[in-house]
Amino acid sequence: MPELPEVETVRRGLAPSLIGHRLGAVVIRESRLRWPVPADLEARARGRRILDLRRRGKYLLMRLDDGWLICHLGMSGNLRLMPADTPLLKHDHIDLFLDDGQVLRYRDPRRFGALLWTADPASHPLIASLGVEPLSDDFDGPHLHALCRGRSSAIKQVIMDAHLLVGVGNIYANEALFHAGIDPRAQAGRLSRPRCARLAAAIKEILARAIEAGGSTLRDFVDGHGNPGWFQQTYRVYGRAGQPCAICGGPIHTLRQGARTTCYCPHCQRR
DNA sequence: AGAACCACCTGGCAGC
DNA sequence: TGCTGCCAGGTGGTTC
Repeated sequence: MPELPEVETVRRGLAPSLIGHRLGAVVIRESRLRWPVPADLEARARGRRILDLRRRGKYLLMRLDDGWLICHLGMSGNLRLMPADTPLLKHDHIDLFLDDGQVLRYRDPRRFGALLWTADPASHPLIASLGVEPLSDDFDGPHLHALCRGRSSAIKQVIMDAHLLVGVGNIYANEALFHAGIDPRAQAGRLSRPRCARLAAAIKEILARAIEAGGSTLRDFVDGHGNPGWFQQTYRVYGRAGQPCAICGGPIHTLRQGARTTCYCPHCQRR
């Protein structure tokens, strides 16, 4: 489900309802996520006040008055606030009860997500190794050009590498490359500065627009209150194989890069 | 160091 | 209807 805009949408939706409340009981029905949910999660979290809800890349960071919860939604996870007596559905793995009769419920059919505790995210290996935030002022054309320099891999692989640049998954990588007119197979190290500037701008714009639209991605995406996003209706290449390009009218092509599908317009996107 | 692959899971869908 | 095979939003780990 989630790329950066979806995670940010969840964060914005949940933050006002969570901040200031205390956590109560923690029920772990299934601890086998990407990494085992720590057995002492309840001992760490119960009674703690929620001070903030932040995002770093695609990770949600819940700051408590002692320590932090780290949450990743993987490919199929969602985190929703609901009345504490809401009946359970299949794959509802973890409940974090609040002091106001609500429960923050983690559901993740594929179990690629994570829920962890740390004393300090800045020194946690998963967080410390993350690359630049694409919506920050630190990220711009020159920065992207520097990231690409010396790399022989395809530009799409580079912008999807979370150790270099966070938050750009398959969907937004495809869309950003289309908007920048760059072939996804182009060798990263050979991209000119102006093209890097265009790509950095496209990444920022697409992510920002997707957040404004309330997150998006797939048909099953819902925010922290169960509402769907709508940005998917604006995709130009993702999921449009064989359909006409919005610019030139030629068919959208697909290919495999790494283990994922790339969608692009061979006429409008150049190496 | 960098690049190419694999692994982890379930659900949905196309095709037979 | 029901089976099989394939595909899917992420990312750490292994291998070369």
